[in-house]
Amino acid sequence: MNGSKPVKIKTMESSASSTRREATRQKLYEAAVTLIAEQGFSATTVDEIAERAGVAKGTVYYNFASKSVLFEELLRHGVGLLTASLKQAADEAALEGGRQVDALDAMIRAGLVFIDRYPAFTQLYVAELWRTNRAWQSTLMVVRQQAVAVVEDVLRAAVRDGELSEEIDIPLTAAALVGMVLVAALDWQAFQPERSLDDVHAALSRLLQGRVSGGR
Amino acid sequence: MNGSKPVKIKTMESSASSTRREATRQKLYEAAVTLIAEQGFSATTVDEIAERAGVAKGTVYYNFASKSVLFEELLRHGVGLLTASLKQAADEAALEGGRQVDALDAMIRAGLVFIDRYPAFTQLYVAELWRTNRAWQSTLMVVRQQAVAVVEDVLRAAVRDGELSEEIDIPLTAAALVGMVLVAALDWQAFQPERSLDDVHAALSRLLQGRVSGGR
DNA sequence: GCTTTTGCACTGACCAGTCAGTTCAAAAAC
DNA sequence: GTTTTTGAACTGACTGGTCAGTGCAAAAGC
Repeated sequence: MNGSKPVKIKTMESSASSTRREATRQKLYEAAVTLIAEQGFSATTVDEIAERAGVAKGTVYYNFASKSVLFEELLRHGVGLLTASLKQAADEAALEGGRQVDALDAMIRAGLVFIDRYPAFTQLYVAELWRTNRAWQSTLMVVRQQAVAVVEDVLRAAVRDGELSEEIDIPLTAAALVGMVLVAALDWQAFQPERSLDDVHAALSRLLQGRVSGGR
Repeated sequence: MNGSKPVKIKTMESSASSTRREATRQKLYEAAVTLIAEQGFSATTVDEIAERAGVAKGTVYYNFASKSVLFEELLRHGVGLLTASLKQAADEAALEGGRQVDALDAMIRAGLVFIDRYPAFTQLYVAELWRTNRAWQSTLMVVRQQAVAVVEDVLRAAVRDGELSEEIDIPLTAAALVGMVLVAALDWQAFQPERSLDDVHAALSRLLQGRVSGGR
């Protein structure tokens, strides 16, 4: 028996439907994300996911049509969290009256915080993003575009405000920035975990502000 | 029942080894790299690899002890090519008397050229690099360190020559730079293939030189 | 006459997905 | 207020298929 009642934690979903089911799905997401990040999608078995979630295999199939559907919904779920967090950071920085480049910097930090909190998800996202020929390719493209678009918006605003040169290539620069943050953060976690988030943020910030080689 | 040991150990390859065998291995590498990039390691079957290489399944096992050994050797092979190419670019730039930051720029371009030539390998490398718990983890760590070290060397030289501030965090900055190039290039291939290599190079160069937000 | 490759049958493990049956809390009936 | 019914949620043994790796005799290079 658990002391805590399953209170209605969740969304205003369609209707006041089952909290229980939602909790099960959440457990499955959490189990799946770490396993898939560690081993990859095909190397992870449904039995493993069920076991780690503390649930019977049948339950997985009661809640999701298939292994890959589970994965796709997991992706949507996770990128939703990421873009929300990036947007919030940008908005806050904007409200505080800063320049757009400060918003950019705030987003870098938000990205790092996100990765620090959900390292497994990030790992899995990067590993699957550029795979061709897979069922969830289209899901991933949509979801990537959402994230990159947030950065593009800020870059565009910065150009509009005259903070950045009009010469910059917005889509390419946005992609490069996102990549820089993702990879730097994963490397930090994997190979230099002793560094602090502030260290990493400072290094990236410096790169962005041109204090690495931009002397000119 | 016992005497028929297929003595396969040969190990002393060095140079004069059989050309035929080498050609077979090369075909297997090429077949494996694209299949694994597309589908991932576990989703790719040995039968598929053999078929695409135009070779019998037995041949795969005559040349490699197992599927994962084939993969590990493939990784070593590929990263060898990459670091050689980066080093060469840095050396050439150094000989041409340029500053260290020019060497950095040359390496970015070399990275892009490499990725353009071997997109499948890059894809596969990024997908596997941060996976924990896998047999080839240690192989990958070694191999990553080789690549990053080339960049670190140039950064260190640049600081020594006073071209870069002593404040920069060399390992973190090197990792971020490598990440920026990798991700920007993969994104370019996957989502904006119409852009030219020069476009991508220019965007990254600008970022590095601080002409994106470093105006201050 | 070695090394290398082929072709193919075989095995044993493993795994996605299924389905008949169980559980239990809340609604309905009494 | 007690008993009965209902159905969503869950269970886990089972199935049909897949795949890494083996064994080996014969052919093809070199």
